[in-house]
Amino acid sequence: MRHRGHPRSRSRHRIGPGRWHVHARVERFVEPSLLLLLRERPLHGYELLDRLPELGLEGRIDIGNLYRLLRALEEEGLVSSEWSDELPGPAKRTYELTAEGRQVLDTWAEALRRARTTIGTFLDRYEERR
Amino acid sequence: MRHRGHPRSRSRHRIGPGRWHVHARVERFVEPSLLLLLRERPLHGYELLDRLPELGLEGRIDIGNLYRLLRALEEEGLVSSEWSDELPGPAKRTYELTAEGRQVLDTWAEALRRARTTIGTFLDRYEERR
DNA sequence: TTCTACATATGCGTTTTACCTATACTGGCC
DNA sequence: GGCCAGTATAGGTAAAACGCATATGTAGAA
Repeated sequence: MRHRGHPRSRSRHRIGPGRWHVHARVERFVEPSLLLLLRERPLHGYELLDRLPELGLEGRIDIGNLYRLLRALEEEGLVSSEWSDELPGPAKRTYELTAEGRQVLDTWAEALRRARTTIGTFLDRYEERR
Repeated sequence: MRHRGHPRSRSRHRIGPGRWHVHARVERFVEPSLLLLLRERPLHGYELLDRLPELGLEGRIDIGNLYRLLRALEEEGLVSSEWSDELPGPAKRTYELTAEGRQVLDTWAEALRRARTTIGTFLDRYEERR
């Protein structure tokens, strides 16, 4: 039996008497972030991991899940990849955004604008009578 | 074996060749929404279901999960409830926000402000060079 | 009576994700 | 050469959140 950290909620856990940590995360936010980074230029997995914090994903990305997601995106045709043997260091798989991936990124941007509006509605009502 | 709808992702699914539906939902957004509604006045489950759309949750709330969540919130001490037998119709359980629930609502509001900023960062970078 | 709306509740399967482990190659150091 | 840290990719497992289905009961309308 392997040791694991004590189980806790991913989005809310008690940090003291009457104190809670809440993470208001957008579901699957890593996916549009990857598509956005790849729209700017092709990158490989480790580079993507380095650049994700620029978009607000701070210390929250698991490298294993990142590669899992990249493979899923490729299966769906949103990105394509090939091995880059010529570069120095270990073999890297370089990912590139496809036309379809570009379309999905646009869809994500619309969805994120709606999400921002929803959050705004909530916060307005919250401020209304605090 | 019961019939079930064909399995699909909750947050992204193909709706045609090259067309996708993406839902940029905030994780557990129903929870702060319930706390916010209950800050205004005590309500029972079905009333909460009716009012959730006001906050942007359109047709997305499952009544079963709503009751499950209310019981979880009560277990954690964020809301309290009692049966209202005096009212006409079926017995209703009326929920009320506790002091601790009020604190968690404040924590949620902070987290949602951060989430809005993160989305803003993404959208700014997206608009930058479309 | 049957049908619909109101009201609360549980069971189950899928998806997403955190945490952990495995594999392998590279380049620098001794 | 051998060792080791860093780079790079990959898979296993379990928990949490959620959608869908189902169950139970009241009350009024058709």
